[in-house]
Amino acid sequence: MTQLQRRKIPDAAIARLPIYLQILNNLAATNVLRFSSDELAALAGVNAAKVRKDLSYLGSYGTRGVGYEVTYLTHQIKRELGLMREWNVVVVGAGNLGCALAKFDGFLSRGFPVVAIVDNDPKKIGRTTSSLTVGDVNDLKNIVRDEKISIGVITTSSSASQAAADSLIDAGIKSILNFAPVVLSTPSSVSVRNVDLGVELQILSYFEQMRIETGGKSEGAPQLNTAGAR
Amino acid sequence: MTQLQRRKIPDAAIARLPIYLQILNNLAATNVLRFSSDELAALAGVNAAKVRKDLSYLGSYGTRGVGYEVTYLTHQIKRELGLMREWNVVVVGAGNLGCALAKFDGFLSRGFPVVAIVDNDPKKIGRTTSSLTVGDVNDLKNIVRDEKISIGVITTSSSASQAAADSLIDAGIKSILNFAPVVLSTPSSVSVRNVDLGVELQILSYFEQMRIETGGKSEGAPQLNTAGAR
DNA sequence: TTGACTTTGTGAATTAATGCACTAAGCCCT
DNA sequence: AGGGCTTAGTGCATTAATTCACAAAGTCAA
Repeated sequence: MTQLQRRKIPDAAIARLPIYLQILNNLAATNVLRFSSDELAALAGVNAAKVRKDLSYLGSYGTRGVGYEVTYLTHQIKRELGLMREWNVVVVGAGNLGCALAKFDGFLSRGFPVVAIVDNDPKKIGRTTSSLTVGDVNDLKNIVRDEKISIGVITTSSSASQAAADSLIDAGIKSILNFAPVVLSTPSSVSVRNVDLGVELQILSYFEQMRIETGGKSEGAPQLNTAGAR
Repeated sequence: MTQLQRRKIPDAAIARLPIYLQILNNLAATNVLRFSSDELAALAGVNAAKVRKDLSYLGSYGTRGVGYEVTYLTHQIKRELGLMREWNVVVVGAGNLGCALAKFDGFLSRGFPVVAIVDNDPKKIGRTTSSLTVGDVNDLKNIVRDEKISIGVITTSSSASQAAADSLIDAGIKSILNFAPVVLSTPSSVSVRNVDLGVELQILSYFEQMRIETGGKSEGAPQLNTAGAR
């Protein structure tokens, strides 16, 4: 069977598409209809050629001499990123961070409703937080099936994070967002994104230190993250 | 005056040093004294040559035929990243996320005590959350000076985030960790790291979508973030 | 219709990051 | 002392990402 060949988009470009998308949303909100690569580049803080190249991976959706249409390009980016539908999310770990994320608007508003939250602590199971009742991590398999969950968010302690990942994978989850400062061991078929707040602060610390050592003459830290490399 | 020339370490390597550091802490906790680049590479999920190259930017701190010493290398990485001291943090935005971060162990335990939290909402100012009283964002200048704050964390709404950044910069802050899904406009002397949870989920969504379109035959998402490029 | 102007899309050059493969150094055993 | 073994450090080839710079393709006004 001849599978429709999906364009191979570089990791670095994929990591920027959500940024562009977010800017396009803002433009739409202010009734802007069209924009040029120069304008988007300025708003995103990147080079205009990079914007054009990134967008060209999606197809040839601009008009020479004119620019790009906000609504049309928004649609194309969403299609490419798989954002034409919602993806249900389960939060594993009902601590401070987990509960805050379960309530967090930013998830739902971008199409990632948190439909379940689980923990392994009997004292937490059964509690209610923002219209969700904390479930048992051992029921994850059923919860994932019943709630049609695609993405797992790990907000457990470091020590529990690998077990949480194993449970998610066992339940069939293929996409994990991990907040625990641990390198998870997972099959290569599973996508893991790590958000380690300590790491981010330590990177800032490096540049802060650098400024002190060089008497403030050094540049600031780079601002954007790429999708990186495993 | 001849400034001591600080080694120029590639961004990608800097972003990995905190990961190595975290693994070294785990090794120390389990009484491991020494390790080889192969072992660290396996734990960090990267190539061994990359580990050696990354560590070589710090200096020549390994012993051929033997490996690296956990405590000594830990010290060197901390020195390089500016982690021989604590850096005080202020959280701007006392919403769900802001309050959760103010309580979050991970910050203090890695040497970034949250010593103040501020908001612009009179209804929130004066409230107490985890031994901190919410201050007024307009007092930021005094707070930053009095509390010797080096890093600002922005957890406001998108619409308030640029104003929050401006206040921080005006108060002399040079390092910002931004959780709002906005590209902040800042002088190049200021370091900004963005943590956009929506972006992370959207990247996962891309690979999830890809798996569906290719019938599950595609690889997972890359796991590590580089320091990226502005 | 034509010509000036704008802006995309992309080959090609450049720069950055990665990973291989080998040399240099040290340990340990006999 | 010497030979075998291990592992760091690094030059070099490769791959990925970025940026330049220009041709192609459109708009618009006269």
